[in-house]
Amino acid sequence: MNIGEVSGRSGLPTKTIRYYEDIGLIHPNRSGNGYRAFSETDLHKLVFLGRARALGFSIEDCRTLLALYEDDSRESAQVKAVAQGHLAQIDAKIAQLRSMRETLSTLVASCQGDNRPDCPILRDLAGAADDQK
Amino acid sequence: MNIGEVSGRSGLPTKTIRYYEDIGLIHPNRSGNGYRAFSETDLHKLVFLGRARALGFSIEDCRTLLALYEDDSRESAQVKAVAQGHLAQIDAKIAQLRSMRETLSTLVASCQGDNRPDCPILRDLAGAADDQK
DNA sequence: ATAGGGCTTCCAGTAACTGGAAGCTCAAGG
DNA sequence: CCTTGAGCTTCCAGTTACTGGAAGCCCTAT
Repeated sequence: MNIGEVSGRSGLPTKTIRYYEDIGLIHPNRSGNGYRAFSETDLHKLVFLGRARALGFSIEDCRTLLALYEDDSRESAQVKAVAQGHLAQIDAKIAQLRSMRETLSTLVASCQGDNRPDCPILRDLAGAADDQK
Repeated sequence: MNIGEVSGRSGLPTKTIRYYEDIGLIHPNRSGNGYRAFSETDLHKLVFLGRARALGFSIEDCRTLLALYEDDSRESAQVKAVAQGHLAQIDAKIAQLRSMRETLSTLVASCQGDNRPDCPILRDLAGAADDQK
């Protein structure tokens, strides 16, 4: 399989696939003409990577997960630990965004949004202390 | 004021302050010795930037907001539009994270996390199709 | 022979800093 | 007066995970 076909089947851009090879996530063979020659196994790994990335795992997490995937003597606890760590980070991120969202939506609601210069949003940014008026 | 004092008063690292000057967000004067000489106005701008960044606005949004802040003839509608745009992005991000969180927490819950190799998380990553068994 | 599309590599840029190196300035102590 | 150390300066590189673009080879069809 050439890179174009693998790209179509995995849903990953060719650029990304080459990048994954660069950083050592996959190791496709080469044909005589210098083209990458992907095996079904390579394709499966790319699909795996695509799914893991879609769930927000970092590349380094993906590297770990892929190694575990290929290690028949892995313990599922190792996989679970990685996933739980990532889940905790997602929760932290969500909490942070919710906090921002709350402040921001309050500010947006308090702004008239008309042609006058007075704006509670700017007032808040200029100094949280100046709450009122 | 030297950069150290401004850093302390604004809560921003000196590195960040220099970076903000590099990209043209602030324009502090220079003393005879080559040190940056910050005015109270510079400090206020930095506090403004720190708050805006804390709310997740991009640097480019910050640039826009700062310009509006300094423009006495601004219309609050302009500010509100920027804030609403950002709010929409935050909502999109939260939705994405929640979706990831849901999938991931289901997977984590289904994994025994023991010393055996069998793992539903890896099974899912390897191909969403292989749901059961 | 030539045109095109796919493949190759390599370089640069993205967002917003952060760390580190080399070197100048300033205030205090001996 | 000299030294020491903190604080300041600039510049370069690295971070994350790609993405775009340039220059050029390969293969197939006309």
